[in-house]
Amino acid sequence: MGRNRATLADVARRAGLSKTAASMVLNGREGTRLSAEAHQRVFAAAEELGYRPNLAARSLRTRKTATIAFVSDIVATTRFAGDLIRGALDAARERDHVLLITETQGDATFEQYAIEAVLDRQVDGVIYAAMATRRLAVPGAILGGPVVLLNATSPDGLPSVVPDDEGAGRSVAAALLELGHRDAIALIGRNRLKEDDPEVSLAARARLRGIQQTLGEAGVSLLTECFCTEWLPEHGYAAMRGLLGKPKRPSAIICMNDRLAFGAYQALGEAGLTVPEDISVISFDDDPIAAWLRPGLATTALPHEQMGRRAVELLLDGGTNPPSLVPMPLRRRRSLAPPPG
Amino acid sequence: MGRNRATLADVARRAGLSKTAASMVLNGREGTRLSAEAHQRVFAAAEELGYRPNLAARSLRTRKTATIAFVSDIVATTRFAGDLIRGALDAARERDHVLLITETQGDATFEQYAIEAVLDRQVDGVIYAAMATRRLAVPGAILGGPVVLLNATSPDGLPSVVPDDEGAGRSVAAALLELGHRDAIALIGRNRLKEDDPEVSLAARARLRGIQQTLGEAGVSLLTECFCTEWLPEHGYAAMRGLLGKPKRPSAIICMNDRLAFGAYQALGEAGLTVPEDISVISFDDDPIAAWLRPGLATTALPHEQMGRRAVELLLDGGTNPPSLVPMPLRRRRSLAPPPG
DNA sequence: AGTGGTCGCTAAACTGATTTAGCAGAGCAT
DNA sequence: ATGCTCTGCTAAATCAGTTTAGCGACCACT
Repeated sequence: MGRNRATLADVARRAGLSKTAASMVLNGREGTRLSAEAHQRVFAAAEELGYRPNLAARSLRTRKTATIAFVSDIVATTRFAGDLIRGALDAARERDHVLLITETQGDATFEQYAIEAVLDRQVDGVIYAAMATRRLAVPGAILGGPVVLLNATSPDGLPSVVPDDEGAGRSVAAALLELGHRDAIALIGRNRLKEDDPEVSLAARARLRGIQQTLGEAGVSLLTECFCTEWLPEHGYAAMRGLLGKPKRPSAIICMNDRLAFGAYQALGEAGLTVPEDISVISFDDDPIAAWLRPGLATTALPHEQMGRRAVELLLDGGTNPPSLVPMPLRRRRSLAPPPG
Repeated sequence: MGRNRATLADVARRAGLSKTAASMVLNGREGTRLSAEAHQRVFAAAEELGYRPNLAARSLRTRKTATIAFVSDIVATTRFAGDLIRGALDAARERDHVLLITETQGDATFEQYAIEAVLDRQVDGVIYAAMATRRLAVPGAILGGPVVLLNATSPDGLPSVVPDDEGAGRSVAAALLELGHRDAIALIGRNRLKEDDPEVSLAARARLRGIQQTLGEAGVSLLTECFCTEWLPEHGYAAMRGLLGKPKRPSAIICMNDRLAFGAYQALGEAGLTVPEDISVISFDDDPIAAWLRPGLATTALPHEQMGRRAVELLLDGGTNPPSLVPMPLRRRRSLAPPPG
C-alpha cells in the first residue's frame, strides 16, 4: 500500500533546499524567513512529485495522529448506529481527521482490547458511545487524553452528548393537548427497569418526566399506563389489545418508541379501528418504519447524526461540561387528529 | 492521549540489555541466541512497566500498520451497513487489526479525500464497500496494495464478496413450489433499471434469474409481475392493491424485498385478507421488520455480517479471484402456507 | 575596524521502533 | 600460540518527518 511515495527529502532535493526548509514551507510556518522564491520552489516540487507526508513519521514526532477513536458498545443491533457514525465521520472530515472504529459488544475483555488497540495507535481522542442512552463508567485507561461520551453520561462529569428526551416528552404531550386530547390519553411502554436504572436507560425516565410535566401543567392526567417488559412491536401489540378490551377507549396513544407504536398499529388494524380518526398515535425515535406506516406515524426524532457531529466538535474544539442536549424534533405525520366525536 | 508510556528503551534499560535484545525477545524472533535468562528479564521488565509498543514508530520502520481501511459509499442510510461493519470488525479483531472507516457519500471529491486520508496513514489494505450490491469502478489510487470489494464487483477482477442472490431466488421459488403453489404466484418488484444496470444493482437480476430458473424447471410460470419504480413500502402497497383488483387472485406473492412486502401486508390488511390463509408472502433481505410483521414474514437473509467478515479474511489471508458468494439463508416464518382451497 | 542585527537558510538531534552488521569471549583443534 | 567457530549480545543505521540551534553573508552604526 503506497509504496514508493515521494518523501520530504525528495521534495527538498528537487527544490534545491534542505528538508528543514521544505518542512517549514509545507507546514506554512509563520515567522520563518524563507524567501518567496523558496516557497515557490518547494510548492512546485511537492506538486510535481505528488508529495503527501507520511503521517506515521509525522506523528512519531508530534504525537498527533489526526485520528479519533470511536469506541462503542454495539454497532450493529440498532439502525441508528449508522447515523451516529455518519455524523461523526462528517465532522471529522471537516477537521481533517479520520475515525478508528471499534466495538466492545459490552464485553469487558473486548473493551480492554479495543482501548489498548486505539491507544497503541496514539489517537488524539476517544469518543465513547453507547447505543442506548444511558449512564456508564468510563475505563480509566482512556482518561489520559480527551474523551467525549456520546449518547451517554458518566459520573465523572466528562463532556457528553445526549438527546433531549425530556424535551421530546414535552413536545409529544403538547402536540396532543393542542389537538384537544385531554381525558383519554393512554401511555404504552412504562418500564420500571428502564426508568429506574440509569445504566440501562436514561431515555425512559426523561421522556416520562417531559410528558408528565406538560400534561400536569395543563391539569391533565393519563387515562392509563401500560407496562411493557421490552419496547418491541409484540409488546406494543399486546398492550394495545389490552387497552381495547377496557370500557373506556382512549382518544390518543403515546408510545415510548416507534416499535411499540408499530405493534399498536397492528392491534388497531385487527380491531378495525383507524388511525387517526378513531385514535391518534404519537411516539419517539423516528425509526424508518415511522414513515412507512399507514398513516405515517408522528414521532420525535432521535438526532443521531447531529449527536455524532457534536461529539467530534466537543472533542476537537473543546467543550462544555454540562451534558450537551441535542433537541429531538417533532415529525408531524398523519397519525394525529382531534379526538373523535 | 497516552503520554509518558514506557518505551522499548525503558524496557531494555530495566532489563539491563540493549534495545536490540528487548525488541527481539518481545517479537519472539526465531534464531536469535539470547539466553533464557535474558528472555525472562525482558518479559518481566515489559510487564512491570506496562510496556506497549508505539505503533507509529513500528510502522515507520516496517510499513505495516495493522490497520485496514473500510471505504464505503454510504454508511448511514441502510440498516445493514452496521452488520457489514460489525462482521469486518470482528474478523479484524481476531487478526489483531483495526478498522479505519470513511464514507464517500457517492461523491467523487469525498472519495478522493477519503482515499488520500487512508493512504497517508499507510493502511495495510482497503475494503471498498457498496451498500447496495452492484458493480463499480475502483479508483486507481488504491490499487497499489491489497483491495477487496465488499457487496460489489468490479470489471478489474479484484477479489470480491457478494451475497448469493440467485441462490436466494431459487430458495424462495422452491419454498412456494414445495407448498403446492403453482399457477397463482405473483411477483412484486420488477424494475428495469435495477435489472439492467449492474452499476445500480446486481441483486435484482440475480434474484429474478433464480426465481425464474426454479419455477421454469417445475414447468411453472408467474401469474403476474408488477413493476415498481422503487422498492419501498408504498410501492409494494400500490402493487398489491393493483393485484387485488384483478379477476384472478394470487395464492402467493414474492416480493423483491421486505419493504415491498411490508407494503403488500398493509394492502392485504385493508382488503380484509389474511396472511397466509388467503395469500402466502415471501421475500428477500430479512430486514428487522420481517420479524416484526404479523404474521412473521418468510424471507431470505442478506448475510451482511458474514460478508464483512469474509472481506477481511480475503484481504488478510489472501483470496480467491472469482467473487466469493455468501449464501442467503431462508428464514421460514408464518407467512407461508399451502394455497387456499 | 569592530560590533551587532537581520536575513535566508541548514546541520543535526529527535521521535520509538526494527534490523543489519559485527564485536568480545569461550571452547576447541592444530 | 594461532586460528576457527560458536555463543550471547550490542552499536549504529534506518524509517520520514519536525524542531532546535546556529552559521555565513550582508548591512548599518559607532
